[in-house]
Amino acid sequence: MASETNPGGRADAQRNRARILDVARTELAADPDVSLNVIAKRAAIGPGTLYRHFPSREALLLTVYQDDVATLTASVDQMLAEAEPLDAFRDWSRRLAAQSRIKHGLGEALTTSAAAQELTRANWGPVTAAVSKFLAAAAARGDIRDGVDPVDVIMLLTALWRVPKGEAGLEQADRLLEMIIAALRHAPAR
Amino acid sequence: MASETNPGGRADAQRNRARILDVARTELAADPDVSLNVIAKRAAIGPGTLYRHFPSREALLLTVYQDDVATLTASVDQMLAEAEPLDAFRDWSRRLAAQSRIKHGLGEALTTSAAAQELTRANWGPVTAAVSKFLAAAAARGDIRDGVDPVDVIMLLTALWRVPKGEAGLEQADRLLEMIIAALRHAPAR
DNA sequence: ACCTGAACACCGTTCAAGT
DNA sequence: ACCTGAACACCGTTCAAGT
Repeated sequence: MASETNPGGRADAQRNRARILDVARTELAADPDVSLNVIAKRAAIGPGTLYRHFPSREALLLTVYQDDVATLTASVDQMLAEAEPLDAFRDWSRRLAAQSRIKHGLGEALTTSAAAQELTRANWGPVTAAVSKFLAAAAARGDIRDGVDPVDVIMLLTALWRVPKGEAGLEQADRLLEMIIAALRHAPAR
Repeated sequence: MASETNPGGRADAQRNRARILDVARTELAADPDVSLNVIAKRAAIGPGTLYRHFPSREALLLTVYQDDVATLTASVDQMLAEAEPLDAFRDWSRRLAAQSRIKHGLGEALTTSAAAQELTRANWGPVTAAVSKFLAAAAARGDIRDGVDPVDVIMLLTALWRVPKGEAGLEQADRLLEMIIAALRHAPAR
């Protein structure tokens, strides 16, 4: 009953895991394509150790990303308390996009990975829950229609961080967001 | 004034280029992640030759894909002649999605690549033109609003081929398509 | 002018050997 | 129980040498 997070871990293992995540975070920010071997080297551990903790690149990416996702999803209630549902949703979506745009490789990992689909699901869980809250709040006020699938919304939102970099890209992202909201407002005709 | 496509090419160079594309097409269909070296080997040429013709993986992917894109974009007018604009658009979008879902790696190349952004533009050109035709035809009948940016629509359409495989994925893709069309119908409120 | 293919630095991944 | 780090097969890419 000594440490913090997971009960199973022992001694230096926990320290290593923490260091890997720490190094990976900064290293991935600098270059989304850093090799795992380089991360291991910078973390001053053997490659085998990295693989013991994270069996695949995606596993590592998702774990690194999870903290950021957690921070973002934790802010939902407060955002809903401080602004109208749709405005809060706009704000939140832009932040999600900004985050995913940077970690870039992550956006791919989340949708692409066939094998990591389960891991992905675990990671999408909180995001789905967050989107659900916005949708419910907006629907309760009659701002949007009922019965929108939050996963559908997330799928559409992924377009926001595939936009080209720069000013024009951000403008396009805003247009896309408004189009998505329009789709939330109006039920499909067919 | 002997051969067909590009005037610059000479002798075996053209044959090699054709063979690379041929092999790449089938090989990529079998495994989207085949290495360039393997493609070169299967095509019975040295890796250097492949690099001479296609300086990057993306360049090769885009060229391979271009034929399929061309076939699809060429069908637009006929489709518009045979069905109502929005139905034609639905049909066409599903085909585009099906194609991109298979070549998978391509969808990424089209959006992700920082360096190949220009190549990408050249490849998106026909697609953008195709979407423009559908939008114009639908707007002319009052089925959708005016002034929709076709590139925006393409961005949203990319969600269609990031859907999970299988029956459920196809259903979601259809839902997404209808949501996108709803966004074409109704102008954003804000 | 184009092609070949050996070679380079590096990748992900494994696994015996250590502690 | 966990870590190390050499080793393997392979990757993308280059470039001297050939024709």
